[in-house]
Amino acid sequence: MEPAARPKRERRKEARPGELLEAALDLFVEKGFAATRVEEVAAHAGVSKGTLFLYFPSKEELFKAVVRDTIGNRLVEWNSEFESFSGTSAEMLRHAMTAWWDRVGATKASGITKLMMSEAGNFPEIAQFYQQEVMRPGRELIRSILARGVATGEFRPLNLDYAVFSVIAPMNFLIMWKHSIGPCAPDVTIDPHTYIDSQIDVMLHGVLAPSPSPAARPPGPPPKK
Amino acid sequence: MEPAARPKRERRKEARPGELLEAALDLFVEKGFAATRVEEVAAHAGVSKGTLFLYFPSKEELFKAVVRDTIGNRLVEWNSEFESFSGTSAEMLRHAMTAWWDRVGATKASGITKLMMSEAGNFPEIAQFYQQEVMRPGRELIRSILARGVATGEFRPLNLDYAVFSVIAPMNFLIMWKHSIGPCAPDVTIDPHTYIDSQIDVMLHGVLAPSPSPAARPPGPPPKK
Amino acid sequence: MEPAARPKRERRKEARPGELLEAALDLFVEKGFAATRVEEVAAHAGVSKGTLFLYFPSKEELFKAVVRDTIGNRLVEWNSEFESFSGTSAEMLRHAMTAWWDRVGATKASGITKLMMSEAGNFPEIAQFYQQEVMRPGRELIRSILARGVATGEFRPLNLDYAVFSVIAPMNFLIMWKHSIGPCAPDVTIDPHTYIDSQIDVMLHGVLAPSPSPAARPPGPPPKK
Amino acid sequence: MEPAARPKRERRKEARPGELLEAALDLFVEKGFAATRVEEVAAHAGVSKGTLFLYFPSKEELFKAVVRDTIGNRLVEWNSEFESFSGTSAEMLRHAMTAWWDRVGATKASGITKLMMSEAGNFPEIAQFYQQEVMRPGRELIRSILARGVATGEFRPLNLDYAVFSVIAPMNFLIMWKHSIGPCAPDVTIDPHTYIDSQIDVMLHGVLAPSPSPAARPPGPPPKK
DNA sequence: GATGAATGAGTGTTCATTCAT
DNA sequence: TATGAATGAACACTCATTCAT
Repeated sequence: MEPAARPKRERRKEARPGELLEAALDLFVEKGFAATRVEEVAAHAGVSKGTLFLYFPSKEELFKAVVRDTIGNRLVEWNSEFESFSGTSAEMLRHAMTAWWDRVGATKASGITKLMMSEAGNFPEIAQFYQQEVMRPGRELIRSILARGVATGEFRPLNLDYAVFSVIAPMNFLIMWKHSIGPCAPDVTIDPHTYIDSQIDVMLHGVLAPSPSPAARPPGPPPKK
Repeated sequence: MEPAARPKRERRKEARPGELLEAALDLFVEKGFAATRVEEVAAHAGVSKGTLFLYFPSKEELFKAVVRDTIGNRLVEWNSEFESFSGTSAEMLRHAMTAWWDRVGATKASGITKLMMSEAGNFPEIAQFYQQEVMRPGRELIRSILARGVATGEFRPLNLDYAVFSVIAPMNFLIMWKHSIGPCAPDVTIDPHTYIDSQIDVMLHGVLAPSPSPAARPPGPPPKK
Repeated sequence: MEPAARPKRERRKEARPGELLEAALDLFVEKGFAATRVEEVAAHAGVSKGTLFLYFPSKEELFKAVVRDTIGNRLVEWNSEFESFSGTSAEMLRHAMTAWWDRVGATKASGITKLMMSEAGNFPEIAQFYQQEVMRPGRELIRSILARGVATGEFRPLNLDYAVFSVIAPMNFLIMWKHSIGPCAPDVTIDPHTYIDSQIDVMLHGVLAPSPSPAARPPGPPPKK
Repeated sequence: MEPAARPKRERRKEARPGELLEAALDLFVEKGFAATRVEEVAAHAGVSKGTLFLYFPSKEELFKAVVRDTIGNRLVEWNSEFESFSGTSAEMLRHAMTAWWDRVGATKASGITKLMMSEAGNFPEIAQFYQQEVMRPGRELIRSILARGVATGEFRPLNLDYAVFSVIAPMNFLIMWKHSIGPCAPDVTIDPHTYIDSQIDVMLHGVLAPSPSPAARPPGPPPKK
């Protein structure tokens, strides 16, 4: 519960901003920007309120720093990893989703997504930054995988502008589940990897049964015309 | 200055709570619970701050009332509509998604979803209420449609516990897009019906091209050209 | 000591700003802008801290309002009073000084002068406003009286640009005495009217004894040359 | 960035307190006690915040030290200078005023006067100290000059308790002008020596024109033209 | 009922002061 | 001795809530 007790008046200049950012991320994600008190952030980082303002000039700048810091250093060599990928596009898709989950979704960094969903209206400029730095690269990576599959004939022709969301939406939902409603739904448990497997399975093969004969028809009146 | 100024918005007495709830929904969705001031809610409803407290004992109760009121009256005859549905399960799925969008997603009521995503941590009991009143029925409706399809052989066997999210996640994302990040992404436009069509299409048929030979393409570099 | 007790939650919208301005003037004069707490101002006006911010958006605006309000309504018909003055210019001078003392110097309004002396550096724009609204008119009134005296031959020729300060400086000092050091000098008491009489007397007649014979010389070696 | 950066201001150790006092005087005069931050004082003196507290136990003590230090060493041989003065009392007066201006008024030390005017209410004991150490000796010097003039018949009989202020008030005003409102009055320029000359001139000779007839001009409208 | 002036607990931010280095 | 990171009491300002009208 209590953050690890530390000796008073410890000098840890280098470590402080990181600790504060981490604490702020946790609390902003959990309670939202407005409902988080800076004193609480400071306490979680093991420092006093005044110390926070030594490193961040205001609560709002702290928020921006949290976003920038969390997403800033993760999206560098993301695309390059896939340029040299050898394997089917289906495998690329599965790899992209599972790897993203393991590296981002399962970590605290995923809280940023929840944060942006919650606070975009209050921080439009940060939301736009998030768009450009996170969503756009993600969308383009997915799109390039899908385009590769279509080009090789592995995938059927797709409206890529929209098909990308067949990958993005499930991952987004998984994160929102984790950070928002999931903890409040004791009757439903989502295992992330099972979830991802299921989503990929459906995305790849669809839910329709392979129709050897045109006879497969549901009960009830046949479709008109 | 102006003689005999009339109050800006003349209201029927009966309508007050409803207008307050509507205004509160708008503002809570846009700015979050904590960042919304009750005075603003009152102003949007055309009444004074004091009047709001005549109808709702506190800001928190107002929030709860917003959630309860908005979701309360929509889920009554939802399931019954599908019990008498005649048509393929694929059609049911499409109908469920488009109808839900038109009746809920495209309306202000969809803001509740965004609200719950943002505020679940601060209102766990309301989040649980939302779970039970909105998400569980929705999940069960989807599940029943999928189960019907599987039972008739129209759909292949599925892990229904997870397959439901292939429907829920895209709709959830569409709402979050609409209420959060969408307005901050001027370079991307999502047309809801095209989006839904694309999601259904992928969900039904998958992205894999129909394979002329039943052998799955082997791993390895895709064919050149 | 305590401000007159008033019933709680009294509604006195019209009276509040004036009461607050009066309290603020007192405290700003006594302690300076920075050392005065807004809560103290509110308490002296018999209201709570929040009420102050109902009428003034910030402490700084309260300060400006104090200055504007205190000097705004006093300098209107000042000059006109002297245009129709019949009497010697010496009498005008005496009247100007004593009247100003009775109407301004002896009242709380004189605190504004002390305030501006103390805070001019922190509120340059207000200081300039004070210059233009208070000091310049005062200087011009004095100058016009002196000019009249010179024109009629009652006064000898003077460098009016500087002679005005023979009137202004003593009055300024009297105010500073009253508001600053006077209360801390228990061994010196200045009676304002005696003080003004003395200042006028010296200013009119000088301190030199009328020299009937050129013999009046002080002891000691006579001046060289 | 810059290799081997030297501290900006290399200081002799001995000089520290003096530099702090000097910096403090400047800033206290400019902004007032409360609005001056100790860190700023330290920075102006080229040392760190902590160092200031090595020499002065608190901001308040720093203030007192500034006052004591600035006025402490100036009033020693002031009176003695005049005891051996040979010349008219008018010359003594002129000399006292101009010398005081050149030695004190025109220097930073004059800021103390402005400081005391502003802060007397917050530091009554210091104000009393200032009274006793600065104002009283000054008053007594002036008084002794005037008394000498009266005794020799050079000056006419005067109420010395008040006549002293005919010297003090103009000098006080000149200082307040210099440190407060003067910089905010771009349309008025006061040349100190011209100002002092004018004040002395008026003080000695008065403003009344020498009357050809010994009869005082009667009250009533001044002669036309 | 309806209003909006008044309240005061709560929060972001500052800054004199301390103290480990 | 000198530093400047850390502290926390203090203060400006906000806003949900109350209540006299």
